Amino acid sequence: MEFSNIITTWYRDNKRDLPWRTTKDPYKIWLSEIILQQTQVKQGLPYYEKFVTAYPNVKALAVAHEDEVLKLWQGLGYYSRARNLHHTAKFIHTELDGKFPDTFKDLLKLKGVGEYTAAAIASFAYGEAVPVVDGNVYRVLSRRFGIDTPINTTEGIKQFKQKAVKVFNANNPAEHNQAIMEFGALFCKPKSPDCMFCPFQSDCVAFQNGQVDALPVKLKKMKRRKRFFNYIIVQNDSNEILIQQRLEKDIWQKLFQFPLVESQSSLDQIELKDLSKIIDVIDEIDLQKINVKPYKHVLSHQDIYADFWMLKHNYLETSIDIESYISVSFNNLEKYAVPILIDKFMKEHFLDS
DNA sequence: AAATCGGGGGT
DNA sequence: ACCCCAGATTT
Repeated sequence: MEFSNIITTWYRDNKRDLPWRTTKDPYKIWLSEIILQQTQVKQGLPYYEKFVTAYPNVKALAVAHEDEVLKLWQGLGYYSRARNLHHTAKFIHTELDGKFPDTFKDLLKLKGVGEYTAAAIASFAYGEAVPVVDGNVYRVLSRRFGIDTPINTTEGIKQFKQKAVKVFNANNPAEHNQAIMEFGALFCKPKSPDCMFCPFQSDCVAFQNGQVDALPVKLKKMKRRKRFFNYIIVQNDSNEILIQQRLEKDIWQKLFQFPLVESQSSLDQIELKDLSKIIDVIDEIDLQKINVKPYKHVLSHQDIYADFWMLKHNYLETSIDIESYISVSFNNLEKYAVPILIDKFMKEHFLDS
């Protein structure tokens, strides 16, 4: 109880004013938690506002079209979150008659809701006594109690969960959970935490042993692989271009893109002409690279080098396999959800102002 | 148990 | 260049 008292007292004096903290609507809390998965508050906040405005309740989200949901999500990343969000809204609307699950156990069954999110919704919306364990909690607990078990191992996950239960305050689940996360986010930060003014200073094992910067321990992650994307903007006489939706099991699933040729390295005009099966390129001189330097787009596990090519071609009069493509005008392209890489390219090359 | 899934920001 | 972020799902 001592731990919870200290951190809750700190929280009352230092908490941020965040919109999802002033409601007990499980829908809005759920929405905020999905948005905030692996996402900082600063980045997620405008998306939360957009979604609450567009979809004030679970029914509004349920009856929306997936493409529209993905468009609102554009730029936030981890797009399976948006697809699962929409799927779960439809499920609650149609299968549960619009009634939001109200226990940790039932929340856990929802697609896109894992242990953390179920605990967050259960405690914030319903006051259920379940502790949250997120990145902030790992950091605070590992330092305060000097736990050096790697947080991304089965043993570490089990151990930190036990400690989270031990320091939990079942009399005030919502505020305790908010407090420990807020303390980790604002005070016990990954880099240069405010140890000098920390209410736990005399009790903090990591601080007393000079190990603050070494905790929490996390096992190293994989190297990123390189990929080379060649996007072809196929433009006809009516100033329309071809796009397609990414349906394969890969990054950016269900987002839209220009016809794509992926290669093992950067391509020149001739090589791309030979590799391109999308359209019969009569003369490679009609195929011009638009960008000077390749765009480098960094994901957590891939480095993507992208070139954009312009191909003037009256594809409507040819026999290309057009069935997987959509023909759109430049103006209508902005209605489709695209990777931020493509959005940046469009803004730099095809939009004025 | 390890890999996959984005994008932005800090150091 | 490397790390982290109110993680979940698939392999």
